[in-house]
Amino acid sequence: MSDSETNAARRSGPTIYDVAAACGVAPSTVSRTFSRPGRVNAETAERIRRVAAEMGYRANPLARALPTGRTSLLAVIVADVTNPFFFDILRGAETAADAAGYTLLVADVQESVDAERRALDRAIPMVEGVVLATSRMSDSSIRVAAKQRPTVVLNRSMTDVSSVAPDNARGMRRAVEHLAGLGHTSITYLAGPEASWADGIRWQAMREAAYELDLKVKRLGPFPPTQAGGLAAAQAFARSPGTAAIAYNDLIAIGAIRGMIRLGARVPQDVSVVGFDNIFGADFCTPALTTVAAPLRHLGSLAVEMLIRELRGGTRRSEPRTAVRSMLLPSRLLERASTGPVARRRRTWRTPPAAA
Amino acid sequence: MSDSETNAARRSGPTIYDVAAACGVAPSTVSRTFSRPGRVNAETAERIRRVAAEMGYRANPLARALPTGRTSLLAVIVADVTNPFFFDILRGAETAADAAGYTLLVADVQESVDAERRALDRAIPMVEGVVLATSRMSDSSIRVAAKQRPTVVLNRSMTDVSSVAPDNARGMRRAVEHLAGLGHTSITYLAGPEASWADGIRWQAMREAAYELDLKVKRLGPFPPTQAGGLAAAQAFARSPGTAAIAYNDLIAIGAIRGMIRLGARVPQDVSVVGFDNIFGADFCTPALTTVAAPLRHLGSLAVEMLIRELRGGTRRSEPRTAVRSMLLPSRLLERASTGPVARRRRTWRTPPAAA
DNA sequence: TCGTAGTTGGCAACCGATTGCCGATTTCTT
DNA sequence: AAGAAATCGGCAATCGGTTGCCAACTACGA
Repeated sequence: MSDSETNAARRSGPTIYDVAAACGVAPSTVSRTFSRPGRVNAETAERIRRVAAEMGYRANPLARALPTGRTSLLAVIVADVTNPFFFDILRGAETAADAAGYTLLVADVQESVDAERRALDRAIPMVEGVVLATSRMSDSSIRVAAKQRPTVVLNRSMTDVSSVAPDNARGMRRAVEHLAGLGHTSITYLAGPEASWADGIRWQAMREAAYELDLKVKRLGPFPPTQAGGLAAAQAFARSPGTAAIAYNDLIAIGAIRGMIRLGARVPQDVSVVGFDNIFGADFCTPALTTVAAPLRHLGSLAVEMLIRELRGGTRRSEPRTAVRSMLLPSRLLERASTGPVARRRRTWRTPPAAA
Repeated sequence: MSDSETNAARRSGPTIYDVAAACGVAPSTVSRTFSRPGRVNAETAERIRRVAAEMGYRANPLARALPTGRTSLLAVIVADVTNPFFFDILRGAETAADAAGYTLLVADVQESVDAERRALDRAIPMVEGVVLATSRMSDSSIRVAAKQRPTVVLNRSMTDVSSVAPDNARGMRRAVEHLAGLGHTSITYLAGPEASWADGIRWQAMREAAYELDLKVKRLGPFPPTQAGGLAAAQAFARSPGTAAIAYNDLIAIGAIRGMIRLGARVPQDVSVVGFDNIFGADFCTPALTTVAAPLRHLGSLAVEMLIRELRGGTRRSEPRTAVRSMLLPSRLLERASTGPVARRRRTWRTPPAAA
């Protein structure tokens, strides 16, 4: 008997037809009561609303979505959910989406372009819009996706797709100035993934800033944007040591510091290290990390808000379609304990393992 | 002109009707070609598949979902996306879901029972199943949800809903034994949220273990499961100091260590601290945290796998419905640098601020 | 009093798949 | 060779809302 437990019984409750019957009106009237208030006589609407509430009626979002396309779902594609960089971004996105009545569909693509495309293919038909957080895909692939659904890219700038990113160039300039002020004359960049747009921007900004301040620059990498990548970076760094390094991100910076310490260097006495993003943990690692802090939470919420604005704009057919907008959010330099004045005399490094 | 840019044009491509017309067959045949292979003649199916591929046909998941209820969506409700505890859980869940062709809908409820219920209400009609990760809701609320959709709770055990949790009791016992072995005779528990099921279990297991080993226990809290909560815990601890503390989780432990150091105590010389979960950062904070490591990734993937098994089981109406299963996954103690032998002489604490 | 405009509710056609049932055709029995 | 069984394609209903169009009714001005 107990089919109260079968999946069939799990199917949802009353429909507009049930409510309509109970009220003696047509289903369309019930529908309009909820989706087009004002179109229905106030008293009728009131009665319908009351009966609906009594019956526990809830509109079936799937049925609504089929003819209208309004699923109230947004996709957020993140490169790596275990990267703390995304935590606050997700939180911001969630908050903004929730406030607007949307739900997030989060896909983790594990730093893989292939998985990213698969996730997009799967998500796109179900969602109203897409946020691509730190996509590894090419600009043209992104454009293809953006043709299918309103899209906002995060942590990247594009001319023909809306975007939100921290002002990497300004942040990098601040970091370089900071190191120059401490007496460093040569800085090494510990690069992130080659496919990363932010990596390109940061490296370029670093060269420009260094040029203006008459500093020498060097580039090592690419390294995976992880602690393990940072460890590898430390070994590469030890092979051609310097007094200061700026890492693509905090994860690499933290890994690099641990690697350097393991190789016998002191931070910041022998080497100063600057990170990027101010992720969770950047304040309690040792030494606490000097880093360029991106407004992560704000980045996430802004991306979703822009997306929703575009969605709403697109509804009214008269308008030409909301213009592409690009926003750069200011980052600031957090000076903590991983940077210091350049040392008089350098420590000798232990011999690192040979290159792979 | 450029309506290639309007939202209308964004609506999806060819339907089974288009494919059917192009092949000279009925739509139902096209449908069956994909959803019930074998039901259609091999040659016909081949032709249809070819034409469909040429036209770029993709089944509309919403249209499929309406009659069948199969949305290929699973909801994961997490207490706080910015809590690193969930990162690896999410990663594990993502991986398992992806492998089974499901997509995750992630809702962050910011440690609020209210938000949790709202998120559930919103998500349930669209998803096939639900994973409740560290729910703050009451058992009875969870049962209500579980009536509507197959549900697996994570980090909690229930008799009538499937669950996956780390073996908190065993882990706690290991931690207590570890401290006892270092000579500590009294241990303080820094408690987490009162609504937390895990908190209750951990505290109870600690008392039992301490009783058997003849140690004294004390309990402080509750504290929010954050670094800030840990800071508060340190102040409370300083008012009635001891030599060892076990925190509800790593976040509290890390915050507590920082707070204790700020108050003039040395860790582990004056106080030993043990955390729970082995979250991101537990290895590179100072001192590196001794902690009970839960198999987070595995927890996440197992929860999703159990859920999917339940979904599949429920499909065949003949079967009675998959039995409720509860799994306890083993945790292990990671001995790092935040615990040490009990000190001969204790440092004096600076006076902490008065209690709030 | 008639005409016109403004309200308001209902009809019915969607949205795009899935699926029970039927009948035509082929294949297998005996 | 006749009947039974298996195969396969099509018809049409269905999931549960949304929405264009129409008709009935009201209200108002001329």
